[in-house]
Amino acid sequence: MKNLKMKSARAAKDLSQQQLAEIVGVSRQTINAIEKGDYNPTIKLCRDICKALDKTLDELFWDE
Amino acid sequence: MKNLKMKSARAAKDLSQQQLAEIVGVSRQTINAIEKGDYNPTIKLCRDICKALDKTLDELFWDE
DNA sequence: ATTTTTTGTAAAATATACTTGACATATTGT
DNA sequence: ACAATATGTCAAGTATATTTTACAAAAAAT
Repeated sequence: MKNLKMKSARAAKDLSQQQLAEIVGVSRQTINAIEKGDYNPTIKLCRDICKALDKTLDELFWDE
Repeated sequence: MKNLKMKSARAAKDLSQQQLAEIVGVSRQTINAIEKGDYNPTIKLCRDICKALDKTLDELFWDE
């Protein structure tokens, strides 16, 4: 399932997938795949993304 | 850094590393390594551990 | 309309999460 | 003291996260 919370948090910061990728130090495709949802990233990357977007793990990666 | 929050949440449920490993479907060594801290598990595994221990991602895997 | 940027997607290579098996030490129970 | 269970750790293998290169389509900007 798509990660729309992440997509919207990124939009709120006015960052492209490319820019976010550079900030957290991964490739653009990795960011794209995570937002697309068919992916299982590591917790470290999730944490880095959260920090870049000023969100917590629960806000971006917890459903329920 | 050791994940003491996870270790104590597991203790609160009176589960051994072995038992938790079986519940979430990974090896005992993986659980041990995560608690030891020198490890970077996937978000899916973190979520499964949280659910098994009735905690959220922020409670077990977010520092700061 | 046409550049420019952003996003979606794919295949092959590399890095690393996770497994299996095994052994040692610590802890708990009797 | 002894037996059983729990934890710590290592090395070699397998599965998969992530990279790189590349191309096409969508959206935004001029």
